[in-house]
Amino acid sequence: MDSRYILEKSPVGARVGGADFNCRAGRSVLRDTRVPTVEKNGPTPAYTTNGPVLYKFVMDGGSAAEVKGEQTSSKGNGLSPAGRISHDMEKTGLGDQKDTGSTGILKRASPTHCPGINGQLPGGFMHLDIRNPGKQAELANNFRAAQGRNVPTEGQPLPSSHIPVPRNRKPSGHADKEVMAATVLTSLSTSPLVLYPSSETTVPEPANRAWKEVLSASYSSSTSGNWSWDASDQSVPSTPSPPLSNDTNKNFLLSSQGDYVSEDVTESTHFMFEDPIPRKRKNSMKVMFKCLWKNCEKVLSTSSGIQRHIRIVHLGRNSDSDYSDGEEDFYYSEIEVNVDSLTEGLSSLTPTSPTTAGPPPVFPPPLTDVPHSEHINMNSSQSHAPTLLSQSAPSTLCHIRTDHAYQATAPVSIPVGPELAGLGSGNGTGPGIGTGNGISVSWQSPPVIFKGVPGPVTHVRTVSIGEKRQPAAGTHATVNKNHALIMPAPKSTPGTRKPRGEAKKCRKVYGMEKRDMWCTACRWKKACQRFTD
DNA sequence: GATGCCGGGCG
DNA sequence: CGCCCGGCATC
Repeated sequence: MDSRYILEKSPVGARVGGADFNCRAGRSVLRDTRVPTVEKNGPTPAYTTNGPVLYKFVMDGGSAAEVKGEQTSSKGNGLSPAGRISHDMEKTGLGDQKDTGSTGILKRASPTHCPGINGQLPGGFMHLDIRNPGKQAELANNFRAAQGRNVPTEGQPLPSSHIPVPRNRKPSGHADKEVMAATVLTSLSTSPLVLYPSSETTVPEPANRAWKEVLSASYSSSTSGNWSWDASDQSVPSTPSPPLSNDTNKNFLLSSQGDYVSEDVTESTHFMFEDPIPRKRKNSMKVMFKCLWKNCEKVLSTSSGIQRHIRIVHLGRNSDSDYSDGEEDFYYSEIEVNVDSLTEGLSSLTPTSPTTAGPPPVFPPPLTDVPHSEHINMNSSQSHAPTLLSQSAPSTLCHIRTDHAYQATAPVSIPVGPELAGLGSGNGTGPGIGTGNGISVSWQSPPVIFKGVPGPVTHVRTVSIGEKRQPAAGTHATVNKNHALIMPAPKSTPGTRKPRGEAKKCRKVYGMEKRDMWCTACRWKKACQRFTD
């Protein structure tokens, strides 16, 4: 237990690319935890997730002790074991850390800060250092100081969870403030920005902004593409969380911090092993943020963006102010779009459609966007405004459709008409292939193929009596193919071999000697194209 | 067996 | 897709 203690979330696998990890963790946290939050009373962290939090206590020797803390179990200080540890750390280990400039480690055990090797590499904090090399300790201190009032020394925020809070918003206990705090924290938690707020006191505004930008930039670059929205979305509780009581507020910071830790852990489990995206949305769930402001349907991919939008456009706040009171949170919701599902859904339509009339109906739905939105998976459990999906989504759909133009044709053309009207006979497309209702009609769109085919499958052959070899060759093939697709029909070929034509063929005419004079078909032992019957 | 073609394989 | 050929049905 000497000098070096590092808080590490063991589950995370600790090595996970910092930024990435964080982002995710943060996001899900907010979303998922929000609800649970309510359950917890006061002291408990506003946002907590269930599940054990596993901390790995890494010591100099490299030996590590794991401390398991149930976030739920977190008591007054809300940090239980972690808290203690951090405390110790501060006492003993802090100095060490400072030297390396990695004090940050103590802040939220978030992997982000986790140095490559059990936090022993100062490099792990690079971003922190870069921005505010010497400040970290200071920040931490500030933070502590700020909280001191509410937090028992012992309860000092986990070093890991130190999330500086801007002065201007002291834990006054206003609901909105809290919300804001939550938002900020979450957003911050995901990124190195964590330090930022506290630094605010010392750092001139401009500088701050610059930081942010830099950070964001670095972030995006360092993390997977998802990051942009992932990170931010966390901060976007679609539904404003119920204001915490003042009492709770007291611990808000702490608790939230604790939460974050736990959250991180939780998340970490998901993201361990560098899984870039949470499993459930493994395939491409895209989170978008939609402005709920009346008549405003702005949809942005990042929470920060939407917040800014709301702040500036709707709230008329100064865009310069980095901090909002969190009010924006109430005006936008997070919507999750499953790109894959969209795609798949559409694509799936095509295949099925031929046989089933089902799919087409889906499209007809009158209201342009509405239907599309339905496809979208509003993941946010919160029953937010059933906001229409952003236009983007619909567009996507459209796009997809176009891609599958060949299939899409039918649906598109099949305006609501038939269905709604309940008109049976295929409209126009094909000589109703016996399809009873409009639905099927739509699918006939590829009628061309069906056209002569309607009747007996086998008949193809039959018809061919007078079969013109030549055309047949071309048409023939196509027809058959289509048949195959559409009808499992009995193979006409076997029984229905085309009778031998009366006319003499190339072979007979030219004889084997002049084979080169044969038509190609004959040469290839195909139906003679020259002397058709 | 000669013919006519289909189905398939190959490059 | 062009070229061939195996193989089958028909004559």
